[in-house]
Amino acid sequence: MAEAPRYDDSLTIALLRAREAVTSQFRDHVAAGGLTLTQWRVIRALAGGTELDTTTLAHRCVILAPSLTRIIKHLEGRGLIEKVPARDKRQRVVRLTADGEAMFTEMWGVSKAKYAAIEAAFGTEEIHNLVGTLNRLRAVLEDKS
Amino acid sequence: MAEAPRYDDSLTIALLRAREAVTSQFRDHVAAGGLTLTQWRVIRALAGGTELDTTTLAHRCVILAPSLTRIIKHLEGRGLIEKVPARDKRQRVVRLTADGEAMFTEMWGVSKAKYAAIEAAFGTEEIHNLVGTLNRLRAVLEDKS
DNA sequence: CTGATTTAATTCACATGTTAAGTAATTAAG
DNA sequence: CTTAATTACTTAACATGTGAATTAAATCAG
Repeated sequence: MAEAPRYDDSLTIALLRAREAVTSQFRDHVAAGGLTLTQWRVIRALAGGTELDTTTLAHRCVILAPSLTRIIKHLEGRGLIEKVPARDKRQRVVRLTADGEAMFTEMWGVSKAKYAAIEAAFGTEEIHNLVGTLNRLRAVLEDKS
Repeated sequence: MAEAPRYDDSLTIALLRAREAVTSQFRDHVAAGGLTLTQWRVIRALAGGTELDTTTLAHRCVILAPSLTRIIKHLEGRGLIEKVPARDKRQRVVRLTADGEAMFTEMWGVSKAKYAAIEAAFGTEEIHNLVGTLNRLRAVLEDKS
């Protein structure tokens, strides 16, 4: 009779729950702007005039290529991002439109405040340490592969 | 000109990446058994003769109800889980079939070993502390709501 | 006991995650 | 220069995430 450990002690479940707890702090605000959290990560990565190709953007936002293809199509249709001609014609380089920048600016203030509230509730230092730990864990596992 | 912090410093991104790094250690193994990671969480939650209703199961596995409905249908179709008559006829109570228990037992050994490898690579104590921190973070945020 | 409310699941619609296969452009080999 | 190999992205197919609406059963108010 195999015994699984209690689920609350599982790293994968703890990561899943913690992520849900954090992202849910932002979901309603972002949804009020007509965006999903995933779309918001893309907007945010491009904010400030940044031009990025799909591969880099996918990596920074932690979105798989097929998802990003759909998201770009969607956001382009809404007029929030636009293509930029690239030397390498295989690449799709995009940036925010003026509307996209406006959307970011409008939402970023509240988003920043919500992040600050999380830091206030849990501790700025603790958050910083947690992020460091998570990144170290990731580095260790990626080396292991 | 609004300035977003570097993405590597973002808690949400760190959680996303760390979770991906951890779950990717298990994905291939679970896939070899014809299961997704989400389906595996359900199997695991029911292992050892546990009978659970959909709501409890959804909460333990961190799966939303609509997803769980589909997964139960799928796993039931594969003969891995079965319904159990419940007093409250609104509830759907399920448990593993003999095949389901066998599937769990067959996969659990390797799964456990992979988890042990993660502990060995990052440190058992550090993993334990990390899980504790993640659960505290979650508790703080859920109170804040 | 009857109707209103609440609860447990399901269904629907759309967005994203995930893998595999396909397409077009670039680079490398000969 | 020409073809094979690589690269960047897209498409396809299916599983899951997510919120809203629906259905059925249990509970509650009167």
